[in-house]
Amino acid sequence: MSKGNNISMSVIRRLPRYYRFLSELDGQNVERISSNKLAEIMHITASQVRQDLNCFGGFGQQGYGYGVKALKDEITNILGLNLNHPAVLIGFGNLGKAVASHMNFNGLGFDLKGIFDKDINVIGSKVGNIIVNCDIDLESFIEQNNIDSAFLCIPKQAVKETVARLYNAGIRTFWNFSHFDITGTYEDAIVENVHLSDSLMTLCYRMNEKINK
Amino acid sequence: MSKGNNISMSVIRRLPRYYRFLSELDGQNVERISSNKLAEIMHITASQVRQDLNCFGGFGQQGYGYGVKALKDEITNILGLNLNHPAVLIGFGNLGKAVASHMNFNGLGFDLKGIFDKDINVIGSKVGNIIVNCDIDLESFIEQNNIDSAFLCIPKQAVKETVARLYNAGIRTFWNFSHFDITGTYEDAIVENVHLSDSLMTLCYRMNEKINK
DNA sequence: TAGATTGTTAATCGATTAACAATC
DNA sequence: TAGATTGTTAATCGATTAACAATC
Repeated sequence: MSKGNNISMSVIRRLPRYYRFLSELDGQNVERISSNKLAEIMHITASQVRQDLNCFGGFGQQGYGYGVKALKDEITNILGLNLNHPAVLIGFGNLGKAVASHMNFNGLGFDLKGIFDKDINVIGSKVGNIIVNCDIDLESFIEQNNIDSAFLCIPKQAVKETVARLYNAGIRTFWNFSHFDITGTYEDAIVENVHLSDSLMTLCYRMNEKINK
Repeated sequence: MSKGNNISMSVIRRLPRYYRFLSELDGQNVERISSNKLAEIMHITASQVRQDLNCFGGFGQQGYGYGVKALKDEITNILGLNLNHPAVLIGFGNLGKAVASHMNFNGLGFDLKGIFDKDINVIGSKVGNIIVNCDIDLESFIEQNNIDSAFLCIPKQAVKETVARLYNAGIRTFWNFSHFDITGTYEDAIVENVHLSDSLMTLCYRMNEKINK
């Protein structure tokens, strides 16, 4: 990470996309790629590719381009995907279950260590080798397992209190599926929101916009 | 929708957030709000609030502010939330199940009419009053029910073929949870992507960035 | 060497913020 | 009327694109 300071959010949010396309290319045993070709398959400009990558270092070589595998590895490091932060997931409803079983957390920078719920009917269920624990044991589990991040899949009404508990237990990183505005309450928390209904409303707007033309 | 042409994506993506906060205020029986106050609770600038709203019309009144309920209704119309586009969901795995049962589609512009899967073990399952159908009947169902949008919760490998079928059946609106790049193949499709792993990778980056300071 | 392609600076474009006259 | 607050124009800021000299 030779440069890597004060990178804008616009750039950061493009990194996973570079990572995906480079993984794809690497899987196809493509060895080198120019900013022009990469830009073409990603439907962006070559300028943007070079600008983005140069935020972190000069990974290319004039006259040659970029080594696919090397560049992919650089981005893996920049994102920190092999650090595997110990995490808990809170809320084992439909959404929590889907997130727990659907995501490949290792390889995405996290390690799901525990799942918690307060519903006695789901406590004891298993996802892989993780057992759903009772909500009450949350704090002790966090301490014992050095948990540093939490994935929130609980209903909106429950979020405020749960976030308070997690924050007091030392957690500052939240992957938040609810509409509770965590950054409004805890300024030093790192929050990534997944607002599914916002996404759907945007889709609705765009559909109507198209019709009205 | 008095003005409403060529609105930038930045503005569009903020609309659901206005909608949420206004719904909240309306639920608390707040009758009027100034751009200043609204900006404060949303953690944005008053200028932005006024600029954004004025893309669509002059909903406020000098010296008074905005009527909460009226403004909320305007945004409902701008987004088209009460049009209820008939939609199908494809893929009833963990993610599809969560999306089908977790989302309140009516009120978000859509009406989930059918769920499809090719796994004989889940065909026949129910979510509310919707039965999971066999994949084979997809085209006839789309025609009979005037389906105009599809929610894709299928594994990456299955997406290309499924999108082709849906596109041929006339569907141009996709809510896409996979990493298949639909706009790469179908230029006239409206696509809203939900890339959960991109979101998680971004969270990972931000965590490491914080640590490295 | 000549051709290709980067890294980087400069130019452009768009989005956000500030300011203020219009007006309720 | 006076105070408040909008709608809108102008200024600023940031992000994207274009251009090109450096260099492999």
